[in-house]
Amino acid sequence: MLPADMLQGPLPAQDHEAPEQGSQLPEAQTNGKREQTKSQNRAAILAAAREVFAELGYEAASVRDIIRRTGLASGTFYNYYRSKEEVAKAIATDAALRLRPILRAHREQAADFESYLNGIVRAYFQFIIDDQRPWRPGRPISERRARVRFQTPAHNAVYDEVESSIALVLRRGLSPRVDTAYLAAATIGVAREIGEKMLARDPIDLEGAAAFAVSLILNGLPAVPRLAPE
Amino acid sequence: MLPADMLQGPLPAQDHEAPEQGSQLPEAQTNGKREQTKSQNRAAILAAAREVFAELGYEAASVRDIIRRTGLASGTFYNYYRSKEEVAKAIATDAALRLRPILRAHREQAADFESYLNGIVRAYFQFIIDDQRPWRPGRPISERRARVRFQTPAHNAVYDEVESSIALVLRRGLSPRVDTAYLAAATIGVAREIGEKMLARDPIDLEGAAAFAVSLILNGLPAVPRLAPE
Amino acid sequence: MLPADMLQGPLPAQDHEAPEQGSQLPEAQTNGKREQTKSQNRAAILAAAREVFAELGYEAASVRDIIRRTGLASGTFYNYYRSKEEVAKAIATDAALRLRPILRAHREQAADFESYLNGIVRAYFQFIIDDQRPWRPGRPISERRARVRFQTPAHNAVYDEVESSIALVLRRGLSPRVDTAYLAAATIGVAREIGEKMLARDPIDLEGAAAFAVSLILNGLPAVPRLAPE
Amino acid sequence: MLPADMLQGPLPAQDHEAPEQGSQLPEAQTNGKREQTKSQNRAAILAAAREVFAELGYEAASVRDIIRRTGLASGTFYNYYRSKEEVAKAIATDAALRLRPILRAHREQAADFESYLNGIVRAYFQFIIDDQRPWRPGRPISERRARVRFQTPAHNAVYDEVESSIALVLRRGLSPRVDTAYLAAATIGVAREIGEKMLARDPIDLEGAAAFAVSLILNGLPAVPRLAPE
DNA sequence: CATGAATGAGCATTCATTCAT
DNA sequence: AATGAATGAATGCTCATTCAT
Repeated sequence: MLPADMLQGPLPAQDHEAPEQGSQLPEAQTNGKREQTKSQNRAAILAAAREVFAELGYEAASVRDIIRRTGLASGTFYNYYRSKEEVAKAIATDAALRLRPILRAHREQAADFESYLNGIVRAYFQFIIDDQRPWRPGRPISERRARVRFQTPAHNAVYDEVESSIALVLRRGLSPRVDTAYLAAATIGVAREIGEKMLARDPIDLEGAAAFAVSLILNGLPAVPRLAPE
Repeated sequence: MLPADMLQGPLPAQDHEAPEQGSQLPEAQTNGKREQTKSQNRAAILAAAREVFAELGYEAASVRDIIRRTGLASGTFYNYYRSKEEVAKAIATDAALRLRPILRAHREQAADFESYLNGIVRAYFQFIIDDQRPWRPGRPISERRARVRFQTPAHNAVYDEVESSIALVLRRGLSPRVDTAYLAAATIGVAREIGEKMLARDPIDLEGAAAFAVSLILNGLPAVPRLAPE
Repeated sequence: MLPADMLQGPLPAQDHEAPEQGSQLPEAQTNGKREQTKSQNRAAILAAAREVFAELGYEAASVRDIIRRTGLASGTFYNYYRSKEEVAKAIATDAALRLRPILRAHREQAADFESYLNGIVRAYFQFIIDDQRPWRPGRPISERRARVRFQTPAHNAVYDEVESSIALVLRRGLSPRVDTAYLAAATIGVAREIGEKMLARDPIDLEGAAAFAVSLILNGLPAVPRLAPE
Repeated sequence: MLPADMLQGPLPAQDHEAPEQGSQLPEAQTNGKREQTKSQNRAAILAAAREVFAELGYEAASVRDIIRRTGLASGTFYNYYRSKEEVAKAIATDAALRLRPILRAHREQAADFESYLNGIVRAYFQFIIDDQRPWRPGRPISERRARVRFQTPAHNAVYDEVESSIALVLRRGLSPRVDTAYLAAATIGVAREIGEKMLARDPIDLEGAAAFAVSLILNGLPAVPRLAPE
């Protein structure tokens, strides 16, 4: 399993060398070719890592696997990240960062808890659907051969993000005297498990899964959508 | 990740050498000292494996780690299990076997779905509490590694067992036209996540956690127990 | 390759425990059941070893392989032989002992070098044909699956035996001022290589192979048998 | 035993990493220090392997043995060869490559079978004499293990090479209706055995050995050179 | 004597990481 | 900054051999 605290606290600088304080200089704006290759490399590593984690699972993946897929020299990897864990952290951070504004929007716009819940569950489901897809754009879909693993760094990060968003809302007073930690946990548990089942079905029915999850949490078993009689 | 189908079908013999076909006889009493140390060793390996899996996670754990904690010679391990996976299977099988009769009893005795759900959620929580405890008795609790990994083989086995028990009950007709796969998933998701939170609290309150989980599933957010006003 | 000096000097006692000097006693004659099992075990080990060497090759074969095929306990092996090498030596010795009287007969009876050469080449060919066959008598021929290895301990022993028989005859004066070491070497080289080719053909034609080998040695290329025109 | 087909088909690239497709250029001169140590390492591994195979025999030799003698780190070996078998193949290939043109020259130039046979037998003998010498120059001869193993990868390769050269010539029509497979086998058998004896003598007399072998094959026992009367 | 579990040295191989180029 | 060969610790596993039963 991923170190669960992978995404704690404020977002760290990506580089472990001081991130070039001097890049305020005009040269930084001209993006010398050097600069460009640097971010290309970084992106390549992240992309490769995402794929490898998805295909092999975080634990089974080796730095070598990532490097191999990258095409870079092995030493180059270490100019960007110190270890597998650090790449994972970067991926997680990135995913969290992309999701965060969406969640915040839901928090702020939602009129009631119900619509808020609907919003974030859908956002979460959408995210894991996307995470599932091969990242390298030029890949034919059919190549999605080897069963992709669940629980990638990105997935976990998103999961955590959603959990804390829920907790935040709950704590903001929608639910007096409810054990918000438990409620957030339960909500995210429902989302995770139903999300996983959703991914396994073909075709993927985000709508149905979200409806089920939300109504269960809000009103329990009796409220859950019934299947149409055949 | 653990091979998810680790606990399929009938229970396999533990030994990978033919397990004395003719030993139907109550010969077990004749156990010489040999037989005795054999089961001691087997137990030691299992115990060590449980610990190691709990501390390092299944994937990160190595056979060598298990052996080291065992104190046995490296070759000895392979007299009992062929691989890490095989030990894990044994642990999972064992956990499932211990839980199974309890779950079956609940299924058969429960008057209604509510009491059934109560029964199994409690059983599950009890199990993970036990699984949590360090097996080597003399260990101080504080020594638990910073982030204990969940998802040990035992944990997963129990999880699966509960899930299929729920599915079984649901399919038996209590809930017409409900998507039982989703419902089972949601239930187990709630149990897993709340269970995890429960373990993190001190003191551990099985009762409260179970009440929360069950009432949420049965009647949703409004039904959930309120905290006492301070 | 086999230690080439596996069959040097006089034949050693097979057991590495003093071979029961006291077995002159009448008890030895009654062949107590103990005594019988002992030779059965020894025979079983030798048979198993012969098979294993033939199938896996001497180097690749492990003591474990031999034991496994024997059905005995691993410790038992060491009551009879100290190592793989020692079993091989025993097999080689046995083969040499069985061949030796045949060779001696040829040496003594042969009127001229030609008939002598004929005799021993045939004896050698016969031997490697037999060595090729599975030893366990109850085995169906078709089971001769996995390609059997050449150069078993028995084979090597026989080879050496033939070589020294040739050298002996040569030294006895049939060939004045010939480099007998070279001649013996050449003869045995011809026999070994043609023997190997012979075994590879189907059906095995001992007669033809022997005729070719002998006439080449005696009179060289021009004398060799011609193939029939089609 | 060595995989007999170790030297089949066209010569494979030595490296198992793609061997710089574009390096048709005389770029070899640009060899940086890197390239240089690379080939030094490769040479060191091959040299060590040759020694180890000669001393221990191919089967008994372990990759570790080779590495140890090399002085390199264990991982380094695998930068060059994937396995013991692959080093052996490289050695065999190398030997065959060096011998092949010589044999071809003999085949093409020889006026008659006699001179051809003379040529290749000498070439073969010369080769095994060279192969015999310890490669690390500073080694005392006496250090050769009691029983030097023949059948090193190089030796076998040369052996095969000669055998097929003979077969080629024979098939080209010099000998009508002769069983060329048998004849080639016999020739090579003579060469191998006499060659071995030759190496054991001190001083080594290539000339005498070759004369003996060739005349035996061509005209049989009566034609063989007589020893000078003392 | 037979048994077979325990032992630990040994082996092939992989991997993260360093560092000279 | 990029490279990629070198490194050696670590891993999974096998094997010959011993020894208590």
